[in-house]
Amino acid sequence: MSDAFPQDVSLESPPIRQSEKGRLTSERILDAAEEAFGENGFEGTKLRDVATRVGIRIPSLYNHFDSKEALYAAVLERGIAPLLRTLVESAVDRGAHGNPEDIVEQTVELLAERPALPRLVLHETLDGGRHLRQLLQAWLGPLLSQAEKLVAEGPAANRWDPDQLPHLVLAMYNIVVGYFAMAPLYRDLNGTDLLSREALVRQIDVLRKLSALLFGPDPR
Amino acid sequence: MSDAFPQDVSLESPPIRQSEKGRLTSERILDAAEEAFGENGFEGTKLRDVATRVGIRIPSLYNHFDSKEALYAAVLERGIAPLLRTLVESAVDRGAHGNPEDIVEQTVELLAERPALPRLVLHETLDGGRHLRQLLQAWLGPLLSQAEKLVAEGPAANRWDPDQLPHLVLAMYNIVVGYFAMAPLYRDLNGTDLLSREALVRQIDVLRKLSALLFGPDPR
Amino acid sequence: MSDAFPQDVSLESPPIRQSEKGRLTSERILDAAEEAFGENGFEGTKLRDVATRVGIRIPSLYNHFDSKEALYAAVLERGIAPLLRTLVESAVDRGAHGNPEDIVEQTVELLAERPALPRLVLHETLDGGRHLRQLLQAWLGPLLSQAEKLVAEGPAANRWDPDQLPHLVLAMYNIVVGYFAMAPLYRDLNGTDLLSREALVRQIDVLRKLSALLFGPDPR
Amino acid sequence: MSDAFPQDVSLESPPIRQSEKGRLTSERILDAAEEAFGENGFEGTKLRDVATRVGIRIPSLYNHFDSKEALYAAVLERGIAPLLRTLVESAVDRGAHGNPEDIVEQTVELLAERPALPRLVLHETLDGGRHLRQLLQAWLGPLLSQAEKLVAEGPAANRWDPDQLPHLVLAMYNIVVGYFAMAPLYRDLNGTDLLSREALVRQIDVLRKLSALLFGPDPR
DNA sequence: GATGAATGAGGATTCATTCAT
DNA sequence: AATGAATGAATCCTCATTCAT
Repeated sequence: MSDAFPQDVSLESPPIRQSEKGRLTSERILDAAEEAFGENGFEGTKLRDVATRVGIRIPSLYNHFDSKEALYAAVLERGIAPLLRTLVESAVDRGAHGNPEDIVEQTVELLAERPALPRLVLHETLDGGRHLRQLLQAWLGPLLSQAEKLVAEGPAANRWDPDQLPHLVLAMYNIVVGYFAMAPLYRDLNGTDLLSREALVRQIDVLRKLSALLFGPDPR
Repeated sequence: MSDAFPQDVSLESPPIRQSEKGRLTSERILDAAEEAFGENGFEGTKLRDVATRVGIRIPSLYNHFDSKEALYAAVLERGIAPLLRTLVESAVDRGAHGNPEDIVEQTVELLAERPALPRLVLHETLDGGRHLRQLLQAWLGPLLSQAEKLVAEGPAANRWDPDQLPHLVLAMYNIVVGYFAMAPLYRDLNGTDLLSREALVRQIDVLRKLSALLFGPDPR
Repeated sequence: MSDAFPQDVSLESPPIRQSEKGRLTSERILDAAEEAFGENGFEGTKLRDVATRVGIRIPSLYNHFDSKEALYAAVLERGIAPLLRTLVESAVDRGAHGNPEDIVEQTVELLAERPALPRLVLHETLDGGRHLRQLLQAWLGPLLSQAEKLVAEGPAANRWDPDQLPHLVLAMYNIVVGYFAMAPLYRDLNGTDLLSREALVRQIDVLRKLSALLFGPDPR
Repeated sequence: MSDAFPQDVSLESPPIRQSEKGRLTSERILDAAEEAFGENGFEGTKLRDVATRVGIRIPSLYNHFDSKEALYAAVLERGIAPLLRTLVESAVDRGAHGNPEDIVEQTVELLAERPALPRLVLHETLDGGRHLRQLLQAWLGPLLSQAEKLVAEGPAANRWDPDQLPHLVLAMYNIVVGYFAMAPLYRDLNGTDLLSREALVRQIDVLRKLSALLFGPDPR
């Protein structure tokens, strides 16, 4: 149970898998599960669905993962941890001279490669983050404080109240993550594919402009 | 099944319930269901949970609603339709001279009164909007075209490409809705209650500033 | 889980059931379960078996008992508790002047009416008494100490070492319980039905003689 | 299935195992299985448990035994057959001048060396002796008739009705076997280890006394 | 001889739903 | 209007067994 989600989140490289063939099946399961969990969340995802996507039977899943929870944890770990690692490094390392716009763009590019992840994160968020809490704590903390520093030392320092910074960070977070969450429905309603290259470029452009407006030098 | 979600969405007032006592129970069920669905989504919500919140047994729910789907539809109908109605009216009626900032503020105030609703909407969004499609279609269309008009005729016309307008609307949408979606987790991680009056005021303030930056007259 | 086996074992009368019809089904389930658990133990008993004996479907069991464990606990409680109550009362109340032979006979008569019970107890004993522990503790303690007193104050005091008393009690226990445990197999191997009236009378007779030999006045 | 338990039970020495290394593994498997089956019975024992005790993986068991049934049969064969052989020989060979007390003592000593066996037998008894039937038939028959003879020709002849003899044998059987069955639970409830040397000596002592009382010369 | 992977069969349990009361 | 009882369908999971390596 609780073992599936260890207290200390490893932001290090994922462990090496056993045999080549075993690695492949595990990997395929993780891929399928990432998709499924991304689409339907934890509760909404049925192992039957995952197994079908992989092309195996349900019990075979248990040769690779101890439980649905453990599978979910593995998906989160594999998907989110590297993402967070990248972001945190990017944010922390580049420090105050890092360009907020670049971080946002980088994030969008990362998420665009695996759009199931932001949906997964949003599902988790709505579910109270039972499984993601530690990942988020390791993430939000640095990000928020970094954002504070960025703005406090940046050219927009005088434009925002320190109390408002968390709201700004949340806003950017929600814009970025929500964009991917909306994509399938949007396409369904509208015919427009938000995940197309052009749409992504446009989104990045908007985000750049937004970042500039929010955090850039006062245009006046 | 499909009957529960008729093609034409009534944006009119909800129908009056049967007897006085029945109406009350129905209302209490709707309240409980709104909470439950908001917290756990459609799949994640169990009728047992709803019944428990109401203080009745599961089969009694069926004296008021034909099915879980119908209950869900009723919750959406009761919760979202008035919201959309207000927004659409507000956006359309006030027309080009309507202030975008006011619409945003109004929306936040409306959602703050029933924070389960935005979570509900987000759940639906992630689930592919199976039940919300018509509502959203009736909503997004007017909103988007109205937003186009607003910007095209507004002072920020030269600042945004028409292609970027949907992205901007999505962005605002995600900021507003995501804020409420994050609230419980945020409180859990952080201790800060995003639904407190002060936080809401701050959020509205940030949104006003944002609207001004995005849509207001060029500050240069 | 743990709730199914509360710490304090009520040796009091069983609670009154709800409706008459509900009582009947619950009772029939308990009867079927007592049989099944008696025949196959906890692990070996399948809910399908119980449900079939009752003539209902498996999920219906859950309208009456929360889980297999809870059902098992209820069977033990209903079956063993009254038995223990009777025995303990009998042993304690009649005190030192109580006749050991009478207690043994009474026990056999009680068990003969519901031969699944001793088998149940033996199953539990072999399984480590996970569920019976409290019952046994409440039982063995008084019985052993009472037995000590009986013998210490009785005419056979000089015949047995105090250290040997627990062995004697165990022996009597095993004779009584084992007799019923063996019955089905014995019949199968031998054609003799140990549960027939004649056999039971003979067994009681043997037990009386045995008691006399063990605890009675020195025949020399 | 049925093949695993041939009709004619070989009371002869167990067959020699294949290779030296294989023999060792087989033996270790049998040891582990004897323990496991003794603790949990046939149904309650999982191959995973056996494999874990041996330190191998489940499929490896199948290099040594064709099925769980076959493994169980082998355990019974290896454990019970020699025991029965010894007992039967002892009972039959020594004939009427054999001392009943010695047989009982010998049995206790044999069982004390591998206390899993009596538990195994009891499990089998409760399960209807599906696998043990032939062994028991080969055993109980001689034992019973021998017992008859012993008593009929012995000094207690006038003390027992011939009809009561099976009850006496059963009683002795249940005392002896039940003692071991109770041991783990007793230790758990009581702290006293019935398998300690002292306890065993005491038990043998009690059994001797009992035998004397039951079958010995009339003390009057 | 050992084992990773796969799986059919089956087990306990949950859940939405129905129905008689 | 409320509910105890019943249930088909589906879920997660376990287990003995097989097979290729």
